Amino acid sequence: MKKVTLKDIAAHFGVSISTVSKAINDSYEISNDLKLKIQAYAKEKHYKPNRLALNLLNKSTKTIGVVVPNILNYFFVQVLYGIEKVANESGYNIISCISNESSAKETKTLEFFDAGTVDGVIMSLAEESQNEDKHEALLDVINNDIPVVLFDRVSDNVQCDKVVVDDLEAGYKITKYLINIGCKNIAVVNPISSSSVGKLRLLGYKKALEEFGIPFDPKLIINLTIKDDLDLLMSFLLNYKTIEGIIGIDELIAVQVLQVVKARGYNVPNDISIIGFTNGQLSKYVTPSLTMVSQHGKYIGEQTARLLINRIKNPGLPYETKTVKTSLLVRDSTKKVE
Amino acid sequence: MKKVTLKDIAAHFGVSISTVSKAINDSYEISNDLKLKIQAYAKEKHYKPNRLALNLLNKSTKTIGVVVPNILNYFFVQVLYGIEKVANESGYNIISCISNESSAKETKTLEFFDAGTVDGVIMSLAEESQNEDKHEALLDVINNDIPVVLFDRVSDNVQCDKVVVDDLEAGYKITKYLINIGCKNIAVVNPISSSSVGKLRLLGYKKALEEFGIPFDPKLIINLTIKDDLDLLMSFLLNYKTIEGIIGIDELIAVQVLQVVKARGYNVPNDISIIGFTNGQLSKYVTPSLTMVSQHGKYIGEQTARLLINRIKNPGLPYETKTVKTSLLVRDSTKKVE
DNA sequence: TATCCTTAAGGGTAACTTTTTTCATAATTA
DNA sequence: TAATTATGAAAAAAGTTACCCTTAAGGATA
Repeated sequence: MKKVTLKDIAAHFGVSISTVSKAINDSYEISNDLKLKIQAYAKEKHYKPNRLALNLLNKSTKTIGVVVPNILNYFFVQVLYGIEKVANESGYNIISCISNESSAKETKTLEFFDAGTVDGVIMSLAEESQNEDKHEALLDVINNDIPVVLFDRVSDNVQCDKVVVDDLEAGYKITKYLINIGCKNIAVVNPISSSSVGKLRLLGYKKALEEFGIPFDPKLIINLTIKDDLDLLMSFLLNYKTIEGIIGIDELIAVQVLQVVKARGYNVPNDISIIGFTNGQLSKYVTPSLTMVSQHGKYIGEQTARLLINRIKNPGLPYETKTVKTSLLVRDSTKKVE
Repeated sequence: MKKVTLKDIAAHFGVSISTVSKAINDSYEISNDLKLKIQAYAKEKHYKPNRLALNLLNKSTKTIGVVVPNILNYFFVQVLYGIEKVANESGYNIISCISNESSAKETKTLEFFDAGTVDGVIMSLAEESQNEDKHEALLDVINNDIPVVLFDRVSDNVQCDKVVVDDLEAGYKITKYLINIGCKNIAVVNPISSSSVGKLRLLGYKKALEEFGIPFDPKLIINLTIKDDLDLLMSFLLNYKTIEGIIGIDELIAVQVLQVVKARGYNVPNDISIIGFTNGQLSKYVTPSLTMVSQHGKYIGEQTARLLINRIKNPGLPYETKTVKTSLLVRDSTKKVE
């Protein structure tokens, strides 16, 4: 059975379309008698106003488009949760798309959003496109007066609202923490070295070293891609020097580093302390449980959604950048303070 | 700058809207001269046809709506991947929504989809709504000639295409496996006891017991909700009898059971063997790594999407139910065969 | 009584944007 | 002159709502 429209109902009763519309919307202009008949029929036929037509008419879709680079990353899942919560509270639906770290996919999605399908866009840049730092599709969207809020992976070359994590501060904080529990040589394993996030965390690491007068040694930094063999790179690292602390720049890599280190006979945390980023499920259940930096993903999502909805309602305000602080979740992969 | 429309361009050149439309679509009816001018202007102003208008015109959105109960479950993430892949290959976008196991949220989403926003729906039922087994909103969708494919958590009371996992077979298979490696008392920990999936897996378990002449003991079955204290329930279980094998009905519960069992001083797999469902990241990185049932989530997603797209193109075919077999991934949480 | 006003109950049309089909005008050709 | 071609305008269609219009009846006023 095809979807029933106002037209169909109008034909059935031999009245005009506008009469049916008014009857269904309970207008005082229609007699009670006719109203009840039409409403009953509409209910029976499961009439539902066509959203496309309404959106076109109202020039508003009550929908927010979201682009995240990677759904296997717990942080982004948390952010998504926060966005959904706030969006739903405000009567917005969300369309979520995964860019899968691909610039091309991202562009495709943005073009879809730019064609009138959403009232606003929330996005975290794919590593690839953050690397290239060309954001034509994104700028098009902003240019067409569709509000955009970037979170986490942002670009200075895009003028819009932003919600960022204080990644430099976090990198600084955990490096200091490792130094304070007695780590001399601290390595960094970075699978997102070309994203702003990865860079800032490393910068914080360097800042802490400097503060303690420890020289920076590039050989302690492992930048890797999916293709690289972590086990091999780690073996080089562990043979190079005695390492007392390792920072994993995201959750999965921290867990994998833990695996490799354990497999090579080191004791965690007695020989080597490990700290990772993102407080997800993985780090909680591995043995020993990992000390992690929590970025409060859900809170970030909420803030992002609030910022966007506020901008949809009040265009013209100056752009804002909110910085969300991180917290350190100390568990069993770091030595206790001496 | 507001989005530019055909009307705006027409006004700028003092020609009609249809002329602009034809010029942009490179029609032979428009002189080369004018065509080039209009095309250049359209490009400059980043003209993009309004999708809402097109969708309304064509009565097709090239969009698929997806509803999953829980995005923290790796299985659903995998399925989503598979759906996205096939959908994109066929030129479809997807809108994914999380029902969060809530019947109300599910209904809200379905009503959104039922209002002309999508060409088809893919869904796995929320535990709550599978429990109540009332599917008004879903039936409305089907009744309005919008094709639906259910996967994993399905209902016999809804007539549509389906893709299911052979959960009974899987429950049977792993129970037999545990019996064969010497487990006498096998417990089941089930956090989704009211979903079809949870029930079928338990049924498979019972079938295996029966085959080996082992009496079914209800005290070995723990059905729990989020509110329940796993640690407490496990302590009752472990004090009740000597348990040699435990089946965790999903990945997270299997990992949590492992934690509790280890914390209580048991050796896995020497004292107790553990098998879980869903091959995600968690089970891979815990110690010992867990033996799991893989449901081939990505493949299920691909099949589901193919089925839906096929139905969109060919309505009227008889409904189909595809069953996907599982595989057992043996790792370190189960004793080796004696 | 004639005129005006009000009210009830609907009808009609514009608007949102796009494409397609049909129609009109001018210029060109036979 | 008649027929053809090129070029573009006009209208219809998709589904909905908001706004204005129409008709008839009844009451009020002078």
